[in-house]
Amino acid sequence: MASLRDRKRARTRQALVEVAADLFERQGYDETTVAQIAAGAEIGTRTFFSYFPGKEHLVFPETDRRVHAALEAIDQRGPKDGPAEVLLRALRRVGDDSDDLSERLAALRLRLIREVPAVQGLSLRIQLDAQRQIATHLAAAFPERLDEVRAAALTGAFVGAVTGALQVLLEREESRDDPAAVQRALQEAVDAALAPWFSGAGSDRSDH
Amino acid sequence: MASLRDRKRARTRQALVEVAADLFERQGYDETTVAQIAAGAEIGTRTFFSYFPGKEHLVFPETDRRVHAALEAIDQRGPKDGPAEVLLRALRRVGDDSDDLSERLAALRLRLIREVPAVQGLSLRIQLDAQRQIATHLAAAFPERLDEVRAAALTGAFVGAVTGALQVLLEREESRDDPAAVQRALQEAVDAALAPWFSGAGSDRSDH
DNA sequence: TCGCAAATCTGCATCCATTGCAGATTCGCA
DNA sequence: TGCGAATCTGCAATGGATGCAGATTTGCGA
Repeated sequence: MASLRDRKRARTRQALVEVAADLFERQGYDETTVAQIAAGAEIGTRTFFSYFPGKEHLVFPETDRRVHAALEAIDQRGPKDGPAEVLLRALRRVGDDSDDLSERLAALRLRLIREVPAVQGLSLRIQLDAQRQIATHLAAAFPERLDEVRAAALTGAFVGAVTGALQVLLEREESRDDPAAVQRALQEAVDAALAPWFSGAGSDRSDH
Repeated sequence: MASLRDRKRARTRQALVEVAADLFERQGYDETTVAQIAAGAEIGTRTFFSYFPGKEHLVFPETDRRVHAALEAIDQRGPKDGPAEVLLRALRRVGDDSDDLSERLAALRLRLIREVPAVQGLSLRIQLDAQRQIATHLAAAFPERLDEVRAAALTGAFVGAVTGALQVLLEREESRDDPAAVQRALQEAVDAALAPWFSGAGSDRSDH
């Protein structure tokens, strides 16, 4: 399957992401031009746009993988799990998934989402799309208990809780140092917000 | 307070929004240039950017008003209301609010949010910002029961439920004709999603 | 191995949004 | 009436994005 052509393309794509990350860190997002990034990966400026639809997309390579992980988590539900339990487990999967580069990009990504409007916008659009996919999958997994709209509402509520809490947590400078603390506080706040669902005591803590 | 200068500025701003709406409807968003819009409102292209930070913003004039309505709703809570009840009432306020132009722009806005990435991105950014403001206000209203993070998680959950349901509802063509039906379905789905909170039967139906 | 067709890559020209700058214009108020 | 501040504008430049047409490269069957 992986022809020379495909491998080369993948390599170039990867190079683009890495070069961009370097430049964004060193010079800042707005100060880095697409031409520079393309040059760094040794391709023409015009060619860049056949790899990514736009500059912002460099910050979110491989979004699909995370969504797939969530969808799979839904499929692997236990016979006693309800939609809420399944959904929660699926969302945990999204938080995990750390690559070599992802790891390095994670911090940069968070900063750019905060500082660059275009990046934040894309981030939210990707999230909304993922949300819809998960909702659809969830509805399919519980045909008797959820229609598409209710599944979307439920998914939106859970994702919204996480996002909302995260937004506040990540704007605190203290949290910049201690990811573990953020993780803890997040878990706590989300648990509290979703408590009415899981009245039967808090569940496991295997997040992120 | 309203000096001639201010009034003139407001009038021009309004004109820009109206002209833009016309052009967006007639020619489409991408096919309409800022220069055209500016010309239509009889100002120089350069001047446009002193009224709006960018083209997309024309689709969301007066966002503040809606948020203020929500914040006020929080302040007017009854002594027996908990955070969830207050939040729900506040969110209803956001759905209301229909101006002369807003009414006309509403349909266009929904379409552009679906079709133009930049507009969708801005829409989500505005929503997230509103969400944070509401969360902060909510936390302040219930100092004993909510810290900022939990308030954000709770707000995110509620807003997320509405947004999620709406996303699915609005992509159905049938709904294009019958707003009342959408309203009903939305209410139902959100009620279902948030049921664990309001276990004591569904409340009133005065939305939108 | 050879050679063609498809997939890619590029440079070029162009459009358009956005911004800094500097010189008018206009308005608010003493 | 007259000055200082707020506005408005044109001009030029930057940079992202796209259509186009002519190379280049790769995959694969003859």
